[in-house]
Amino acid sequence: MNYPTIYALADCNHFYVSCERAFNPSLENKPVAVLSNNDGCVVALSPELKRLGVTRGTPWFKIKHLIKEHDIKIFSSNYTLYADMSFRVMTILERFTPDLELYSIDEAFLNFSGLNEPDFNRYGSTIRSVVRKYTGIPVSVGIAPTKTLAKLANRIAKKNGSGVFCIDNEQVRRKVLQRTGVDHIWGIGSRYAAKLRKRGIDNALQLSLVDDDKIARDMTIVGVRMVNELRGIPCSEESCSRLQDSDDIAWKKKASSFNTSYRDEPRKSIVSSKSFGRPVSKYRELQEALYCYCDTALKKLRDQGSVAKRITVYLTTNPFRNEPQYANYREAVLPGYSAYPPDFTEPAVKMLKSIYRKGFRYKKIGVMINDIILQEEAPIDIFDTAYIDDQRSDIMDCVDKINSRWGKGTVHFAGLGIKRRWEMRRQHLSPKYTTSWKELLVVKA
DNA sequence: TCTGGGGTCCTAGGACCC
DNA sequence: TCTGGGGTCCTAGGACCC
Repeated sequence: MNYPTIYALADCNHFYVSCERAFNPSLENKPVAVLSNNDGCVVALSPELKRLGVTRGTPWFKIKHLIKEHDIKIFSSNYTLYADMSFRVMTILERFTPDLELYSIDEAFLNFSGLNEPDFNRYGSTIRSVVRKYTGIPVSVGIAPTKTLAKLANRIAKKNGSGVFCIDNEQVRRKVLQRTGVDHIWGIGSRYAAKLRKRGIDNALQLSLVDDDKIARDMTIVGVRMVNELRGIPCSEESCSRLQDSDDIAWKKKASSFNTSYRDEPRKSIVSSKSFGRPVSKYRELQEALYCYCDTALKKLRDQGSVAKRITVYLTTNPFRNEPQYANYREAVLPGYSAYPPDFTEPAVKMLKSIYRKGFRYKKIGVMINDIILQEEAPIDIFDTAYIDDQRSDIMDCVDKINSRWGKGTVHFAGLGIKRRWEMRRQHLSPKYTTSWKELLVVKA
């Protein structure tokens, strides 16, 4: 392969469905759907269900009538199971490259640049069969000189049935671009796609021939990077740094004029919110949920070793219902950086009280944590002890340790409540096969 | 007829992803 | 009865400062 950089994108096929199938073989060859939180809409579906004309995002009550007729199997999202299966898949992928970048729960980029491998098609097939053998999950592998092209290659790999596709020369690259409609390019959503089609740009090849200035005007620098990736010029940050040790001047020059950030850095904002399983009107229950979401968000904050200073609270009624609507939010800035729940819940409750209006049926409440920095970067404040130096962080270390040893929620702050009548609906949940002793798969002798 | 210019910080909003 | 949740990045425009 004659490119200075080479990436593979390994993407699990209909991942959530595959996780369910891995423990329940009777689901093979059947139409299967996995639903979003609250069993709201379809987020993952098997090819058999796709063939019935169902698409991702369809509200599930709209396909309910098909269930009996076609024997559709329905599952609520079982994130505990999916996260654990994801971990297993990623651990195996790590064997095939010194440089693995997790991109989402079901896909990862493998950097193959500089790898001494004569046959990438064969290498891709090996990856597929090893992952399948050890986890039961089918993956597709797309290989190309840039991440954006690897995405396109992956799409072809999924379609052509072999599960592997490699863009390894200019002729193939052009052919692929020509056959890819603009709405199937990574980074182009429905808005941009419509705009481009209006201008007579229908496929990726046409787009790759438009000059940078025009692209920049419509799609900002983000679009320019994406189009260059289509041309085979890598524009992601580590691709750029990798190019520095390469000799290819032309690529280096081009790539250095862009830079983007795909990385494993701490989050810059953390959101915790969920729709309620049923409408909630009572202030008391909203407050209980608020405490709970604060708790989740701050746990994430501590897990990444960060502290934060800003919290937003918002609530809203259900816009799909024909009834009085209300939505509002408030934001508070803390006196200092912290990761201690009471520092956040106190202003959060005040804000909730100020935006709460009686008489509405609320659908959703949420918190957002912003202004996040690493603990060690927190400025020293002469009027206030830093979170990291005082008892608050010791308390939280202790709480986090107990909960990770004895299970989530073993110790918690009093506001969380115990009734949880607002909790989400999950009527079709499968067992936590791999993470709970009580729910292990039982094999009959 | 004329109204300084440039830097920085903040926020809202628009686009995208899985 | 019933329409997900959690993220990212970029830009424009206003406020403020010197």
